[in-house]
Amino acid sequence: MDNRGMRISARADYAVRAALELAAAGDEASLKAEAIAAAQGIPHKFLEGILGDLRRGGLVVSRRGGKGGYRLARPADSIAIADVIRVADGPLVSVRGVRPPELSYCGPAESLLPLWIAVRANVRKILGEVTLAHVAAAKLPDEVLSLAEDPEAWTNP
Amino acid sequence: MDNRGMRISARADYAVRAALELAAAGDEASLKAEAIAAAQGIPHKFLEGILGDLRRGGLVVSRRGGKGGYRLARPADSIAIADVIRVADGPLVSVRGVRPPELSYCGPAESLLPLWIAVRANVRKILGEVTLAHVAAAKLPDEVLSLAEDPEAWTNP
DNA sequence: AGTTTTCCTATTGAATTACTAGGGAAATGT
DNA sequence: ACATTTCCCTAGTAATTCAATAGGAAAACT
Repeated sequence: MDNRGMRISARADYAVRAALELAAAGDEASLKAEAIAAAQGIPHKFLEGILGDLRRGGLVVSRRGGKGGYRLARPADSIAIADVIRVADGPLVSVRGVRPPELSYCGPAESLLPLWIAVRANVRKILGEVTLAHVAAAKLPDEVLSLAEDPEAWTNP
Repeated sequence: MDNRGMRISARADYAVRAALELAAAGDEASLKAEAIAAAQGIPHKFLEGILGDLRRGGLVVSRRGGKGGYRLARPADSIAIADVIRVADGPLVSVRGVRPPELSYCGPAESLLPLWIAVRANVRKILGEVTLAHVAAAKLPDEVLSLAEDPEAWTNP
């Protein structure tokens, strides 16, 4: 009965961290999967699969061979954290496996739908606005920073 | 590669809906598990387990026998949706199975921690403020309602 | 040719999820 | 006292997902 709720999977976390390494490397340089795995402590073969998703999602381009590796397909300030999570891990928020708009509630639960929608909108507002460039440069938008600066935000429940 | 991200489990959804039925029934009346299950279309035996969690979490009180059933342990306007989810389903937000404050990142991913904290703070702000009474009466706080009223919040991604 | 590195498919073990089954314990009605 | 109702508890299970591994084929470079 622990550790559920709204959770971000290892896959999503790894994907974002890998993308951040690429962002930090610049738009020119390309990094090898092995180097990213070592830098972030991510299992190498697992990461390869994730990088494949990022490539198929158009966020990353790759090259094989000796001078190969991965680099971002677009400037780091044009890729939101939400983009990375969606490509690697599916919809940002879902309830019972489906996305909020597909739900239907009855009786006193009817207003649950707009509530989930509001939660999703709020999550989107943050993760859709913060880019790889923001995080890699450790310069989060003031709006986000002020949320994280509240000491209460760091307490358990 | 679909349907992950940040998700609310069937368990959490069922728990909230059950609590809403209790809230709608008033502080006096008590409802039987079977009645709640029927009203909300929740598998009866599964719901019994969830109601047990709510009871152990102090949100609900129960009585057995002919006139038995469940009712809220406190007024509906003093129980937040977040309370119900935490009791039935664990921490509101977790990353890779652990709660944000226990994470540690390095290199260009360092600012990921304050980001997750900000996301969590934002989710808390909504789910910690909206009560069973709000939802059961279909009167969400203006702040939340305005988020849900934006047509963009209802579009897919 | 030979090395490097991405790319693809398949498999695995463990955990989680969403249930189901069966019966015991307490309260109530007759 | 007895039967009925309803909660309560333990256990089990089938399906899925999660996180990771294995092995090699395809492409790029030296």
